[in-house]
This record gives sequence, structure tokens and C-alpha cells, in this order.
Amino acid sequence: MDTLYKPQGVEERWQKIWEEEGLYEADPDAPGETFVVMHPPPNISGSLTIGHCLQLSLEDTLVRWHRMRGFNTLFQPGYDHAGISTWAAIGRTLAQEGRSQRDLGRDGFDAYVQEWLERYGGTIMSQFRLLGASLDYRRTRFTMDERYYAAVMRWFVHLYERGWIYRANRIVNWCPRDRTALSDLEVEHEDTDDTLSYIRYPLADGSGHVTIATVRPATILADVAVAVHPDDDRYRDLVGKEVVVPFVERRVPVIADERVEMEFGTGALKITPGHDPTDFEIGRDHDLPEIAVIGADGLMNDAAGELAGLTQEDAGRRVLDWASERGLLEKREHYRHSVGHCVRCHSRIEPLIVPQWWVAMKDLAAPAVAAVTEGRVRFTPDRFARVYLDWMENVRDWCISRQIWWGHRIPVWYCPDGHVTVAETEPRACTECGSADLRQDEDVLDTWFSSALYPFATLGWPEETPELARYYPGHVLATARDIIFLWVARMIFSGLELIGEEPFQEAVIHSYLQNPEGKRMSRTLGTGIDPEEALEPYGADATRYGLLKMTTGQDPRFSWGTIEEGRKLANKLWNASRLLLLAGPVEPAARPSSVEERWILARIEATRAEFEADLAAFDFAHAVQRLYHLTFDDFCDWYLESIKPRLAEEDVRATAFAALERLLKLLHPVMPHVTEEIWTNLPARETRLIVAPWPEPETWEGELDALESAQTAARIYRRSGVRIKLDGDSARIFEAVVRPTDDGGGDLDAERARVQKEIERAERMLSNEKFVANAAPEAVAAEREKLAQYVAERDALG
RNA sequence: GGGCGCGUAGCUCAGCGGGAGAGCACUCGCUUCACACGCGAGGGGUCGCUGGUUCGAUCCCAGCCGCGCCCA
Repeated sequence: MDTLYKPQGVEERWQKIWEEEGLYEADPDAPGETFVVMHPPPNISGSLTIGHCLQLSLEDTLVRWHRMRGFNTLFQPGYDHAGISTWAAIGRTLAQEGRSQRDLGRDGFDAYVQEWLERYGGTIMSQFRLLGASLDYRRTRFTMDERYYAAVMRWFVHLYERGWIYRANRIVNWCPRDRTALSDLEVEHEDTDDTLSYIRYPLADGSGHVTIATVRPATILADVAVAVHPDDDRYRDLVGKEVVVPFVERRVPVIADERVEMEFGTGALKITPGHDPTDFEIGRDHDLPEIAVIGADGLMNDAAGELAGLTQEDAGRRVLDWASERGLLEKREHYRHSVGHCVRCHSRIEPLIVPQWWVAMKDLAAPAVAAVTEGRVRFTPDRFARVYLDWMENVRDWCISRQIWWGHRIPVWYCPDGHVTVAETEPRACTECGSADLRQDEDVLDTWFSSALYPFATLGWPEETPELARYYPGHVLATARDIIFLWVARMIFSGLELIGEEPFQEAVIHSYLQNPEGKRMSRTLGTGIDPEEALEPYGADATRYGLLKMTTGQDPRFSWGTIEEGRKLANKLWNASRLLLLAGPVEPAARPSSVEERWILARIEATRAEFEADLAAFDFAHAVQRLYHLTFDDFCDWYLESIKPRLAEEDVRATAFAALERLLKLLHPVMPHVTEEIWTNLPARETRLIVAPWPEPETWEGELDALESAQTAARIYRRSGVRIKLDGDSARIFEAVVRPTDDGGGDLDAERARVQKEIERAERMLSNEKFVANAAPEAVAAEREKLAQYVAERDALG
């Protein structure tokens, strides 16, 4: 054994052995309470980020912990086709060759994407393995594989038959770059600098004008009304009159609607149902026409007449010029407001009225709200339950159709007569007229429509498989907060609707790593950290440890120092085991005969209980910190040092190996490789550590503080050279651990003064009558205890 | 516009009513027979600011200031 632990090679070897020996496999026929974690399937549009590794580390820690405790565990791997995301990524690659997705044709694109899939899918699975994630790789699923496709079709038809899927011509978020509709969740609002133009709309009867303010003058061409608030005294007399829309010189009514903000601009709002979501709603309620002057490409369309083909900016300038020439442009001012952008390509979202497929959310949402309010699904940290509920309680209908070629094609067919046939598999004839001339809807489904089924589609649903019976519902779902609505919420309502049970009990919302400079990690900006930058030099164990320490807070910065801490812990364990192995292997057996032996067993036991409590609360950072402290301070610095003089005794070594075994077991879920490597070197191995039984609770009462007097004496001696009087075990342990090199002496006065200060502080507090009267009894007792200890210390100093 | 989170040692972060902590970095001592990628010791902090509650506030409350995020 080398004096330095080198993870390279060791980790890869164990990863192969564990997988080849079938130790990652979930067996639905095996006994045991189940524990199921569905790992969120990464997008095949890219490789893993360090953030994925953080998520995987905490999941794998839970999975390995449960596996050792005898649970029948399923840790499910897979990857996601990631609709628009992959579509856009492929588009970027093709663009470099001067081509686009649509140049390939639908079939050509399918072929291209298959290659893409093999390349990225393979990379992702190999990165999972590199981290030591104990996923059941045999079960790897893809959200567009054949069986998964069948599940998605069933889901669509189910919702359709329920009457909750409908096609409607409504305003949607349109990305003019990718030329597809998006759901509300795929739009992000960004503060944008704009110019607010104040334009006069003359009254048709010539009695004056109304001034409106707009940031999008080009849309004036599609105006169908001017709206004011019903309580707005300034405009009360105008309601019911008509105004003339500039440029197009169309007469439109002035209407009253409560959705108008009186404070904005002049309080009069131009209504453009074709190009604004609020105006669309107002328009529908007032039966206004819907005019579209902007096309799918974001440019002015034919309805814009002489402005057709212009960009909105150019068209807007023409409109403003027109108004200005006629004295209708009152003023222009700077205006900063938030504008919707495509979450992927950052194009400015174009609200357009286009026919799309929708899911009515009302009936799906109600049970999903109840699941959380009734505590059947819990969030950690629990404040995210509120975030979830706020969204779910106010959820709007979900636009699920996308105008791209990558995804699950909508299972709807049209005959020449326009009849609609909805079926899970391709129908032979129109269900209404029997026509065999069927044309399938061109659109594909929102990628999240299929991801929503992940917790059961991966288990074989809609077939009644043994896996589905055994592993649904699952237990822990770990994810970052950015997909609470997109995915977590949708899994909950789909699971409730289709299976009748929520898909997991615990939604663990983990931290979102920032890069060391505090910036958001982004692959495209090059501000991210490639997992292999950590895995290669530090090893998976160190990386896992470090990442788990970074799970606190909301947006911790990635820090190499934390990974380094993990590497040191691995090395420390390695060398502690070397000490014992070099002293002479002997079968492990806890036969403690001294106070320090009982003490370490008690410390390990106490840490086991605390560690379990941390994991149960998903507090990974504190969990690993405990292990570090136990290993360095308790096990190495005190226990091993104190038994060194007696290492020749077989019982002492047997106990030490037994203690080491327990320590390795506690560390295994966090650092699986180094612990397994050491474990396999211990005498009398019968099983792999990965499936070794988790330590049972033990009782070592009254031993937790057994080393306190020796430790206090060590602190004083090391600081000042002053020896305090010790006897019996404490004296022996002090000698063994501290190995004092002189007879003491030292600065006795300084030590006395220090202790005296402490005594005075405690006495001062205890002489404060208000403290004694008002403080919690425990606080007062603790203070008395401290005083007693310092008095004892003073006496020991002599 | 509404909501959430965070400002603690040079850095990354714990602590969240009763003497300010860890790891890294820094300084000093030690080649000690597991580990010098080690061991031991030390320096370093008006706990963002201002008020309030309390016998006592880094911790609770209010208001500011600064960062980050979500929803509309």
C-alpha cells in the first residue's frame, strides 16, 4: 500500500466490479422494503455539468445508504429527448455547415438525430459511471424509446377522452427563431430598455383625441379598440365613442375594461388582440376582431399592406413618421420594462394567435394541490411547497404542441373532410367517415408532456409489469428549483391521474451551483465547470464529498477547496487503515478492554445516529462534515494515537479493525470507492462493502466524554507547556497521544490567568439575578456546569 | 408590480436567543516508528447598516443598503 491514496484506476476497477457482479441491480422479486429514486433524465443535447454531479451524488448517497440497510433499491437511469433544446442544439451544429434542420427534410432529420442520440446518450451514461452512481444501468430508458412512446400516446388519448385536451386558436408565446409555440414556462422575462411613444388617436367625430402610449408602434396596424378603466373619470365620456387608428385610419370603439391600468401611460390602452396576451383576453370578452400584422417569422405580414416584409422596428418607424407628420406624435420617452424572451435562444417572444393543442389544467391541478397540502408529498426545504402551491393553485391551461420535428408526434389524424381521429396507434380509417385518406397532425408534443410520465413509464406503464407493481410509487425526487413547475408538478398530477398515487414522497430541492466567481454556470458562456476537471485529478470520492458539502444554501459557489477536503479525507482513511494493516491483520471483533476503545465505539455510534438524522432530513453538508470530524479528530488523532503503544496486542487490533469497519460503513455512501478498496484489504471479508449491512444501533453509555480530561490537558500542554495532574487512564492516554517531551513548567501564570478569566465570566453571569430568574433553567444549569469545570481546571493547574 | 433567498475570518461556508466556528489560505514549531498531500500551536471578525424587543441579540422584529432568484 502506497502512502498516498491514488483514486485513479481504483475507482474504475470498483465501478466495473460492482456493475458486473450485479450489485446495482434492482430485482422486483427480491424481498425488502423498496426505496426508489428516479434520477432526472439529463438532456441528450449535451454532456453533464458539475451541477448534475451534485444531484447525482446526493441521490447515490441515499441509494447506497438504503441498499446497505437492506432496502430493495431501484435507482433508475435514463435520458431525455429534450425537444426544443435538442432541436436547437442540432440547429446550431447544422448552422456551422450552412444548413438548417428543415433543409434535411423530416426523414433526413430523423437519421441525423439518431447519430446525435448515440453520441450524447453514451457520454452521459459513462459520466454517470465515472461518479460511481449505482444506477441500474440495464434499465436505462430514453423518453422516446418505443415503450415510452406508447406510454405518451396513452396519456394523450386518456386526456383527450377525459375532455381535457383541446385544440384552440388562442394567443400563444411564439418563438420567431425556432418558429414554434412555447408554454408559459418556456418564456423568461428580462428587463429591456425601450422607448414609449405617446400617440394621439383622433376621435371619429372630430371632437378631439385620445393619447395612448405604446412600445410597439408597428402593432398599431392591428389595433381594434382603445380601452380605458371604467372608474377613470378622465375618459368616462369617451366610452362608446369611436377613434381613428393612425396610419390605417380605421374607426374603432373606445371600450371600458377593468384590466386597464390607469397609472400606466395616459391610462388609455390600445387594444391589439392579435399581438398581446392581455389585449387578446379583453378582445375576446368584448367580441373584438383579431387582426394579425406580424407573421411567424416575426416580420410584418401581408395584412400590413405597404409595410409587409419589414421588420417591426422599420415598420414602427414608418408608423411614427406618419404620426409625426400629422402632429399626432405627442412625445417619446425612455422606458424600461420586462419583456418575454425564449428561454433557450433568447429571441423576443412574439405573442401570436395560432391554433395549438392545450391541456385544461383545472381538474388535474386540484388533486395535485391536495397531495402537497395534505402532506403526501413533502418539499425540502419546505418553503418550496408554497412556491409549488402558488403555481398549481393558479395554473393556466398548458400549450402542448410544438412546431418542430423532434419529439412525440401528436396522435391526431385528419381526413379530407376535416374530421378528427385520435388514437394511440395509426388508424386505418377516419372514425367518422371511414376515409382511409388520413394525414397526421404535423406537430410534436412539449417535451415535458412526456417527462411527466417518467416515474411510471420507465417501469413499463401502461403495461402492468412487476416493476410497476413493485417500484411505484417511488420515494425521493431530487432536483434543482428551476424545474419545480416544468417537471415536479407535472409528474405529480400525471401520476395521480393515471395511477392514482403520487410518484414520490419527498421532493428535495437542492442548491444551484454558481461558478467560483459567483456567476451562473453556463456551457455556452464557458463559465461552467466540466465534471471531469474534478473527477480526473481528485477522484469521484473526493468530488462527491465536496459536492455534498456544497448542498447548503441556495446558490453556493463551487469551490475547489471543498473537493480537496474530500481528497484529504480519502487519504486519511487510507493511511489509518495502513497503520492497522501494517501492525498485523486479525479478524475484526469488538473486544474493547480500555476506555479509549469503548469511547471510539461510542463516538462512532453517536455519529451513526446523527448522520442518519442528517440524511433523513436531506442535510448532506452536515452529514459529511460529521464524517470528516469523526475520522480526523476522533478516530485518528485520539483513538489510533492512544492505542498505538498496544498495537501488538491481538485484542486491541481486533477491536480497531471492528471500529474501522464501522467507520468505513458510515463513509461508504459518500465515498464508495476508497472505502470498498480498504474494506477488501481487511481480513476475513465475506461480502462487498456496497452490500454489507449498515451498523446496527449499539449502546456505549457514558463513554462519549471519557477522554475529556486527557483532551483538556493536551490542549493546555500543547498551548503553554504546562502539565496538569492526571491519573489512571487519562494519564496513560495523555502520554500516548501527546508524547510530552519535557517535564512541563511552561507559562503556568498565563494558564492560571486564562482560567481565572473564564471563572470570573461565569460567576458574573450567575450573579446576575435577572439572568438566573429569567433565563431558561437549562441555560443556567449549563453555566453552572461550565463554572464547575473551570474551577476543576484551576485546581488541576495547582 | 408580487414573492423568495442571501450578506459572518483573506476565500468557501457552518452557527440562528446565553462565552464568534470549520476547511482552505497565512505565521511559527516538529522528519515523531499510518499519513510532511502529515502533526501541533498561533494570528485574523464593530457577524451589511440603523433602530426596537430582551436580564442578554450574529440569532427575533421593523426600516434601510447591497447581491441573487422566481412569478406576473
